[in-house]
Amino acid sequence: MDKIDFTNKLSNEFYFSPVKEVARRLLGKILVRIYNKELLAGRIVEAEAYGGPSDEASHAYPGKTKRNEVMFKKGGLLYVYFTYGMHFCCNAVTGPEGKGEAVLIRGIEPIAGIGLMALNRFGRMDITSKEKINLTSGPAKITQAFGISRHDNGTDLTGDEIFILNSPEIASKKISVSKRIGIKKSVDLPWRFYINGNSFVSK
DNA sequence: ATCAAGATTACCT
DNA sequence: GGTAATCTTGATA
Repeated sequence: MDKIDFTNKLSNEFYFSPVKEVARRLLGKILVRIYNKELLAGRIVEAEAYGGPSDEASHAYPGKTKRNEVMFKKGGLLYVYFTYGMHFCCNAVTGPEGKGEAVLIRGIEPIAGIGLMALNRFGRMDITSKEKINLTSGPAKITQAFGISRHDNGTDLTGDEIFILNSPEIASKKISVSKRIGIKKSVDLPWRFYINGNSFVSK
């Protein structure tokens, strides 16, 4: 494991590329959260691009609403949504204000604060290796492990509470592209990106 | 006011 | 493989 450079936060500029490009480039980057003054961190290994109102599968499809308004703000904000009556999922908003694009973070490999993540997920800090894989291998698992909920919707990712650290780009031969998961419209678009063979890619 | 669907997960056979 | 859990949202009236 490479040493983490906490001074190397992604700047606002990073989030202003086209949403698919940001989704691909987020692979390997480090999501960090300061939670009750404790450090939680993990490497992003799976992400999906969601477009603006022209993408039928996107929350932005109906246009700007109270639920999705953060998607329509400037890139570099955190969009958190509630779904299925019990789960939260988190996204990085991309593009200029009004575009409505975001990247759903679907898989993370834990780096720091694993005990606290386990406490958030399973209510105890001691876990088996099998349970460790289950900590953050899915979008709603990530928010539970990181303690992210509706209160974090709209958080600035260039701030000091929840942010993403830069990391060397992942070689394209180590990245796979596929259809997005769990959607019923525009199902064939290849807008999901993940690191080949990583255990924390969602199943 | 009412209703159907949902960018999921855990647990069952 | 299948499905219950659980509640907010956006659409329609």
